[in-house]
Amino acid sequence: MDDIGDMAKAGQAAPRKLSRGARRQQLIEATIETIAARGYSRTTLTDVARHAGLSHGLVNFHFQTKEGLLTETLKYLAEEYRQNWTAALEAAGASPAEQLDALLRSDFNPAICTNARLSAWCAFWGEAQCRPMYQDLCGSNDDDYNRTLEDICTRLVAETARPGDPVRIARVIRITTEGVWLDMMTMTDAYGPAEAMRTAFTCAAAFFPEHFDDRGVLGRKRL
Amino acid sequence: MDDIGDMAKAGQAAPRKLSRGARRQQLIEATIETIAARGYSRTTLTDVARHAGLSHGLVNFHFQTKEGLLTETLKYLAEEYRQNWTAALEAAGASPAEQLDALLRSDFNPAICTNARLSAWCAFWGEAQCRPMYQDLCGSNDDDYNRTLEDICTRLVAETARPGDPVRIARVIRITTEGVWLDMMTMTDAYGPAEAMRTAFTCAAAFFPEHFDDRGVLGRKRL
DNA sequence: AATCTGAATGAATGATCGTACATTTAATGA
DNA sequence: TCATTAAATGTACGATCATTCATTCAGATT
Repeated sequence: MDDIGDMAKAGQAAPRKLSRGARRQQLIEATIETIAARGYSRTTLTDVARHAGLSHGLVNFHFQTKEGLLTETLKYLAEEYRQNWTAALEAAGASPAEQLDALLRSDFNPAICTNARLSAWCAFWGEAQCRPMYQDLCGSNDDDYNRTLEDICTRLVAETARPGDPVRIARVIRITTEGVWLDMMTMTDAYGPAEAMRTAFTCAAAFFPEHFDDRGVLGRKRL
Repeated sequence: MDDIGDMAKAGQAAPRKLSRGARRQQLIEATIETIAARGYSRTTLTDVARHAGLSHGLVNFHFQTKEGLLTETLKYLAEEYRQNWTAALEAAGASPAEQLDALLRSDFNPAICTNARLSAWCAFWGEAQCRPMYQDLCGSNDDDYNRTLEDICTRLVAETARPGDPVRIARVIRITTEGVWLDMMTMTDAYGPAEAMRTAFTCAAAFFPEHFDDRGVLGRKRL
């Protein structure tokens, strides 16, 4: 990830001419904003270009077709999401409880979990059912994520005395996170990220009360 | 609801001329199928008309504009959903556990929970973030449903010794249902309605193990 | 039967939008 | 300084599609 997305840096104006990668990233960010603002079906290349402050011909120059731009945007979001949770997991401790805590927190990382990004995800989700390419890239099909979560749940279940199907538990936990995102988008009187995270932890605590309460993993400093 | 949706009744052909209500319903059903098959953004009036075996001019005759057709379709789905859960609730017993059981089962009623309908819901959801009209009609904003579910959870929590926030619990349960629907749509190797319902009950059992297991409410005949 | 009403058709229209491309502009290197 | 290369622009074209409307047609009314 060439992270050069700092063109609005105060002081000197953005360069008229930019490297291929930087311009692509700028256009992708503009696409996310446009989808969030106007919806997928009403997003036009002119809109995207206007958001980026560029001419609409440039979009085709960098992405050949509109479909190309949209696909690349979804790939960008998927990769970003993946980077986010893998990094969080690496930084976490060895115990499954700490790892689940880290994973859930990473899902509400303010860098990832912005209004525009959630809206865009939501829009792609809506289109995914009839587009195999989108379907593969949408969250529920991130095999690594699912396997990791199932593995953590398996280890957590083993630490409790009670029986429980780790696959179903992992599914409920994943789904709860996705659902809380949807709420933040579609509910008219939505709650904020703090309440969202508490809801996710409420779910984790229901399955693993020995390890969690609605603030996160037990036995940690609280803010 | 004038329920005249039986035009494909074998034997005599469908009447060339139909009452206003019946034709509208037929076109709405065709819209649901079209959205499911081609996605929201690629749905055209010609597609819809072709699905219904009618001319595309007729759509405007009955619904003035394309937006009108789509809005009416969403209203139709919302009303259908509402009818479904309220009927299920009325038929249920008085105890909160039986009522939650009935509510969850109604969400997977095969009449409501078809592939086409789930796809259509999903598509509207994706567009809802930037359309207040859609936003109001989408599931998470059904105040009656939310209040009912919260009320049931409050009574269930009262029956257990443990503490617990009924609002958050109700939210997790609602979200799990929605999430399972999404899975059935967007996952490449999706599971069926049976496993979906079990997942929903797994969630209910996590909060109310005295009342539920992953097959539903306890103390009932099983199939 | 004749008339009337409103449903249904499909060709014509006009607007929107993606794509192509000729032209302009900026940076790089000789 | 000039030449070369790549980025960026904006006009023009063509396709798609929602909408309109004159016309046709079926059923009801008299």
